[in-house]
Amino acid sequence: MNDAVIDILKQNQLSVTGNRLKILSFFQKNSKALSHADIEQLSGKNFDRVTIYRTLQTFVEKGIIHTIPTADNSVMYALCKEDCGEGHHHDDHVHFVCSQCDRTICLDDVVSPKIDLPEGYIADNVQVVIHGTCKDCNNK
Amino acid sequence: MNDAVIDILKQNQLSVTGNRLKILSFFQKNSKALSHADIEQLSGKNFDRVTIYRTLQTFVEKGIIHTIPTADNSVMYALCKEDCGEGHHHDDHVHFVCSQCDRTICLDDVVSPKIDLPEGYIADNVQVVIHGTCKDCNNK
DNA sequence: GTAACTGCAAAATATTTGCATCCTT
DNA sequence: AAGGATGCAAATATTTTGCAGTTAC
Repeated sequence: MNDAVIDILKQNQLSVTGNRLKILSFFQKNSKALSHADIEQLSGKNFDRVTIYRTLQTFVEKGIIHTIPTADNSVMYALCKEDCGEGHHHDDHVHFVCSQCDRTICLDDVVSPKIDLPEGYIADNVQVVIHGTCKDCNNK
Repeated sequence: MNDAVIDILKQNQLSVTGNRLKILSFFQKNSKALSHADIEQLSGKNFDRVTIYRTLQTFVEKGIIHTIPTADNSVMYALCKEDCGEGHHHDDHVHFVCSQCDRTICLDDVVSPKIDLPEGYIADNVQVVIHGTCKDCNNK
């Protein structure tokens, strides 16, 4: 099951290290976006803060993960879909933040809407963040 | 012309101080969102960082300004429309970030779209951030 | 063996808190 | 006069940088 993760690293010309494998697997196991602090927690504080910063930055540059806009100052990261790559992200899908369980979830299947802008404005990409109650919390 | 600004403070039961008047007028004069650092610059470094933090926080709580989601970790603030108040923000309008001039602009008149969510999800509010080229930069 | 990755130390930056003083009402 | 607002000092948290040792290839 590590194979998929190893493949991702190799495809991006990154050395396969224990650290990177673990961080990537955190993203795969959790169906939600993770912050720097989340990863620190998940690791049991076993790897360096600096390494986490650098790993996340590398992953973003390679298009393996993407950042998610948040209204507070917290930076969240989530796995990109397959068709993202170095230099070109296609992360303009909808993000959902649940106010009950506080998870940030990528709704990869919900396409960002087309929006009519005022005269003169040209849109490159549209990011949508929806706050509300997620499926799991509604069923409780 | 300070009258409008003074009114806003009084309506929110806040003391009218020079500091607050200046910070509020920065928002009114600039047709764009401001960060903590922007305000520090605009003030000519004449008021304390801490005061800026506390003033912005107070304004957000009172519904005078709102934060804008950004993909990096920078926190941006912009004036709310009149119908925002303590506890209830209506800041679910579209925000536009120009990749040329780097301004973040509230498009108050562009309504957030209705988005079809998967079964089980309930949306409270929808925030949209569009990256692209703004009117001014397109006309150059 | 070499280039890339990691961890430690330390610097730089950002944010929060406590408290004494000053200003608004 | 009283409560709120400010500024300073300091504590805390976050992010970046440099460098030496280690690891992947």
